[in-house]
Amino acid sequence: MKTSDRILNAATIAFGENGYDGTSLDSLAKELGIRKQSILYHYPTKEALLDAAVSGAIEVLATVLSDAVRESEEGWDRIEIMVRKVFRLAIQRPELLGLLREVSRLGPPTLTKAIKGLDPLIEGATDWLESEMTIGRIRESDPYLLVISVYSVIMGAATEGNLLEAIGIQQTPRDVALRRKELLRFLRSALIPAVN
Amino acid sequence: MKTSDRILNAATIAFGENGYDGTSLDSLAKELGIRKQSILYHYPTKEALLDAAVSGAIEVLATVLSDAVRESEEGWDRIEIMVRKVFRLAIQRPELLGLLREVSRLGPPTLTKAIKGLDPLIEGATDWLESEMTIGRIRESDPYLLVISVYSVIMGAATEGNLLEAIGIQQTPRDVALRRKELLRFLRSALIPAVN
DNA sequence: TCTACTTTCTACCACTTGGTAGGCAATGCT
DNA sequence: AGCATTGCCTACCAAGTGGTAGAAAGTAGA
Repeated sequence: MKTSDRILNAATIAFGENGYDGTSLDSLAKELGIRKQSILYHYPTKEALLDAAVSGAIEVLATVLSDAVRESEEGWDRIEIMVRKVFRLAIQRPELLGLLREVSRLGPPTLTKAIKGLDPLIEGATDWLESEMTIGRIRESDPYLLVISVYSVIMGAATEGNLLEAIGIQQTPRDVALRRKELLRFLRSALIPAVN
Repeated sequence: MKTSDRILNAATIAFGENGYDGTSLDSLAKELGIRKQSILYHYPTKEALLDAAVSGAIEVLATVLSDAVRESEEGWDRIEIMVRKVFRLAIQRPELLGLLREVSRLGPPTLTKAIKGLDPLIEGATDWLESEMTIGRIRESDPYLLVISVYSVIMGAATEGNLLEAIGIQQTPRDVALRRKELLRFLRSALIPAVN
């Protein structure tokens, strides 16, 4: 793999798990078996490296979500597939969602740029929810706020691995599947209108 | 106010907003108009200061929640009062929830200690949910996982202030109230069995 | 007033931080 | 071959890190 890509991967993991301030270029370099100056050759500053990592994470997330949209039917089915795919992402590459959470804590200017990449996703989701609501397949409510709520639940469920572990909740694939199922039930009863 | 308390307050805010690694004892001291060595007199290490801040935050949260339990009726009413109180806390002292989130990212050993303080709350909530489920006031599901889900939603809604601001969602009291209302509706339809 | 204690300070230290300057080998183009 | 470019390196630096040692200043009781 190209050195610049190896750096980007390691940085994404490190930033996502230890935070931006908790990650030093030296430790990153040591992990990669290179010198810090080689990192600074490919990415002129630490912040540039962060920006690149964030862009990459958003791109992956966007791909996963648009895949979900393409492969899914309308209505609840689509939400279910999305949740499954995001969970799979959270298991296979937890650092990506961790990084996005870190960015939201860091605030501007990184967050501002990140939002620019995320905005189309949010807008798409909002529009879709709105249309589903008018059809009546999804319970009426403010779609904007709904997106945020659903985002919080998924993000929380997907990134609170440390917390769950500390509480004593197992993290085997089977347990994760159970949590996902529970989350889906939770979302489903919140979103689907009662059948009268 | 006693100096040690002033330090603790400032530290809680700083750790919650900028993270543990993003906060230096020097900057903290400067903010307080004292020298770093005065901080280290009251709290022998930076980690000791973090522990104290976390204990404090958990204590406040525990008080708020147990107040909610005392003031509330059973059933949905209790959940609603809890959410309202946690939201008020999130508005008045956002650093507290921010700090708890930071702790869950830092992992052991701080997280382990934090959980010890949080555990009774979780257990109490789980037991209560279980009994409500058997009565039929709350939809049947795994109470443990449900607590985690609800925790994620509230935590997300309460701490994603930066994110919402960046997206362009207003943060006036009225808007926050709207979000809270939406969240309650979300929770309500997820938790309350359909009236047949 | 003397003494003991608490609190805050100055001075310092070893170490780490992100970043600069410039060398040196490999690569590919003319 | 000559030459520019790419990629990684050593050497270095100013600023900042958490923490130690110990002096100075206040405070309270005898």
